[in-house]
Amino acid sequence: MTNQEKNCRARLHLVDSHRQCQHCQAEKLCLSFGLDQSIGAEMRDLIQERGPFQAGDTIYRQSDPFRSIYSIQSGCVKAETVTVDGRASVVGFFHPGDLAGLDGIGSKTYPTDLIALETTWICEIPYKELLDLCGHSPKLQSRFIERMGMTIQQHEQDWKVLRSDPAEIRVMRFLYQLHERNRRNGSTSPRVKLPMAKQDLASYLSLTPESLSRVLTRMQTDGYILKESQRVLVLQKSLEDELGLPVSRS
Amino acid sequence: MTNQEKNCRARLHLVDSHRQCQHCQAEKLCLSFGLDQSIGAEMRDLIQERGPFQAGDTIYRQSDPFRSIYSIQSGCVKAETVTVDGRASVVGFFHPGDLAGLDGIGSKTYPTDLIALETTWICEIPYKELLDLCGHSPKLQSRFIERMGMTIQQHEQDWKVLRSDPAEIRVMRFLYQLHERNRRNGSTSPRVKLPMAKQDLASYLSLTPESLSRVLTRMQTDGYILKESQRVLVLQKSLEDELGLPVSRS
DNA sequence: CGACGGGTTGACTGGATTCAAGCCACGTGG
DNA sequence: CCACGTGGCTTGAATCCAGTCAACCCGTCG
Repeated sequence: MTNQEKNCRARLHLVDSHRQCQHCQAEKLCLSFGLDQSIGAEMRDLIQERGPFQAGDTIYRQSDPFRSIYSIQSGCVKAETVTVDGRASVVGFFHPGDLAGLDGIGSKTYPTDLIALETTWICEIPYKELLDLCGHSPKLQSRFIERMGMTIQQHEQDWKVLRSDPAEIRVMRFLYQLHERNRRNGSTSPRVKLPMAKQDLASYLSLTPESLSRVLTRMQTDGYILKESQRVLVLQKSLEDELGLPVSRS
Repeated sequence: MTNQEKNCRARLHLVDSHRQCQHCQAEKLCLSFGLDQSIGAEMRDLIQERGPFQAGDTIYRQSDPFRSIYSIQSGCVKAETVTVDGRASVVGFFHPGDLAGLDGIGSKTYPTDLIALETTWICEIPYKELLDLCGHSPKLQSRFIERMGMTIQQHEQDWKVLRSDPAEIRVMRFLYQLHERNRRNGSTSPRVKLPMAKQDLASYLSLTPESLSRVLTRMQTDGYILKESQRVLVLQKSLEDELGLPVSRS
């Protein structure tokens, strides 16, 4: 199996961890950013830089034993689970600076697959050792726990939104968040590049690919966006107004 | 305002924290269960037992400053947020042994209201002090972080389910989980008591009250349940088969 | 008593799914 | 080079599930 081989290669590809994070677009979001000298050094020893993963490569699999959490340096990954009836269902996307694998804490195994969507570098952080270090660094401890708390809150938010809002609003909100992330990273372009396939996005938004497609064309005819290419959209209007008030199309 | 007064009374009602948790139905689920002597004692000093809250009493409000997390001793509470357009939306229910308020970690304020659904006793655990203690007890630290990880995983699961499944399956799954919780607590009865109002449950399942009502009557005519009273359902068939495979009504 | 809020029921509507066909870019092999 | 197949995506028509709006029931409380 070509795919399996590729995954194997990806898994075995380890990079010297002392390369000083030169692939990292997310240094300031790193758990170890700005720690005391000694703890910071221990942290850097702990972390395993891994990559590059290519689109489709598996970082870990559902029911693999849980050992590490992963910090995204560059690229983009998706987390998905396989439901009883065999359909895959995307439960999250992770961008540079995000921590993936937190949902494995408290279980013996990961509850999702983690799969790269494009060329991706990540930091593997062994969980047990991280906990040890947290015990010796209140700063690291509180930072880590806060990240988990923010994740919980984020889930709650997303959930609340996803529930009652119509398809178009869900898509708009997703694009808006992606665009906001770009802005925070210094971009000024109205272009939004979708790192994931449309079907992944549809699954994430709990839409069928057909519905997503229809929504995007409708948004184009309504002048909200312009489909520049398969993976790139250009925002034509600020979406904030639409999203601030829920569905009021006054 | 009658309601406000009631809330005030509830807020101010403090109980001596050394009463040895005699209201607690959840000792074994407690963060401090089975800790070393000294840490356990510090933990007990830290915890503020509070109650009784009555149905409708507020434990904390959205945008109150975040200071503590709350462990449910007995009773049941809901967490809800108010959306921009003023509708309330229930994002979770908490039962004895559950930790509420975790979504406030990482923010300055709570993102939800926490409201009692019936007579409820809780333990207030100041967050800063808990972190301190975690720094001195690896056991407590890992236990706390594991609870957060389980919360994240739970959210992911619920979310995945809630998204694509039809109303009837969502309701079945909810009843099943409630019943499972009862079984784990030693109950053998097929009766399931709903601690929350139907509209809260509907909101949580992202249904309208009308749809929930229809689903429940349909489930009764199909022989799955029997509506014994407003708040009590009797399970007639095991729901596992229906939930294992998704919608196959063979 | 009458007002009220929670809950149920009914008829209708609409948005998203389903099923089916078609399009387009891509790679493969003749 | 072109025919062909494939996978991701789009488009169209029919269906269905849940939402909406309205009426009604019922227990509670002033």
